Amino acid sequence: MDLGSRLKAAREKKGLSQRQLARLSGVNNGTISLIEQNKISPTVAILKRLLDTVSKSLGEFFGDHEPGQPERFFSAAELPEFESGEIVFRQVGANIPGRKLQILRERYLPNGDTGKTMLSHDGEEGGIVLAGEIEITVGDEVAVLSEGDAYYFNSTIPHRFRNLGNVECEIVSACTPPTF
Amino acid sequence: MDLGSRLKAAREKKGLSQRQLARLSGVNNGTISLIEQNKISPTVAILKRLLDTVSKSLGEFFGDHEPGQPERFFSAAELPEFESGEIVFRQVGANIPGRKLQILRERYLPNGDTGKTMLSHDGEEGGIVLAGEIEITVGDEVAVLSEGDAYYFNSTIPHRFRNLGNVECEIVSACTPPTF
DNA sequence: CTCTGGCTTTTAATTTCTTAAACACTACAC
DNA sequence: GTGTAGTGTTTAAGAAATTAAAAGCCAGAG
Repeated sequence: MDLGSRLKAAREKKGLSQRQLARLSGVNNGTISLIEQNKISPTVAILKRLLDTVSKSLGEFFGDHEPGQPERFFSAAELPEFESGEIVFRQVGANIPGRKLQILRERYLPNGDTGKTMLSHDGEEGGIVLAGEIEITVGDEVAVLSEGDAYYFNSTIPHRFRNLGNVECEIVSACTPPTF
Repeated sequence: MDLGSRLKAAREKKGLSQRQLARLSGVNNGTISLIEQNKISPTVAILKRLLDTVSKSLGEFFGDHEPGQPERFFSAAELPEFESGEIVFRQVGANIPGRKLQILRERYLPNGDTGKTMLSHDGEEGGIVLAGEIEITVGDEVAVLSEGDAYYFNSTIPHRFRNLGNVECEIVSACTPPTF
């Protein structure tokens, strides 16, 4: 997985030598050398001390590496349309492997409902209402949003979307990481 | 940093016991126990084997930062409107600390342009065109998208948005992590 | 009650990483 | 040439993580 080169890149980006990084982080310079050569696998504790002093989080450090090069444009017809009960949606970049973002254009028909059992999953999500009205329940909060309104919440909190009106409701939503 | 609880959560989410995870990953079950109790700091190599078998990347694992509890609804009037040249946009949840997602509703007036110097930053972004037409340049690819079309690309690749038409173009976009 | 089978935790032995110091190399000053 | 200061690499001793096996615990079956 070449963790060594990544650490080296991070270190050099900060303009530090192995010894300077060693002094600042309190980690031995020999250890840094061995890690950069992929001769040993550092402890998470050690790696954290190193990344702290080059001001990178573990998340960034490991997140950067799974880049893939998703890069694409999609015509409207290319966006596959899914249907689930009274909800119809199109997903952007559904087949991009390793993507971090899920973007949906959703249409809730009258009575469209994500279901009585609340949804709950890792990550965060948000969106904007483009037309119609939608009732959103998040935890113990309930709100009815209309055109132009927006929401943003932690997806681990149980949530539910319901179209109580008699006109279609359209939403563009995004969440990270993708749920499907 | 409570790496232990996070591993435990990931394991239980997969419905595995310590022993099952041990067998599948090839890591000793005692080690798993000690890690979950934060009694030792695992080697990155070991942690990777564990996360691989619960289908989590190191990036996701460390990226799932402190939960924070962003949870809010925003009325249309509450979304602050920014302006930058011929581009006007509203951001969802601009003031939520530590959020991972940036969602924008953007309006490009005729000649609206992100500028001659291409943009480039960490992360990924995508969006859907709601009205009008927009020219998007990503790396050496150029495309003109109309209503209903969409895009998704790695934000590290230099990119530019331009409204060449004479009608306003409206887009909802999302990117992770936020750029401002 | 007792046994079985599942779980997590703990212990001793082994392996591995981490440290400190020495090594080798380059560049610059005097 | 020689000394000094910088770089990254390598080595033996010590510290810490990993392993394998044993010890507890709890729930259910007989």
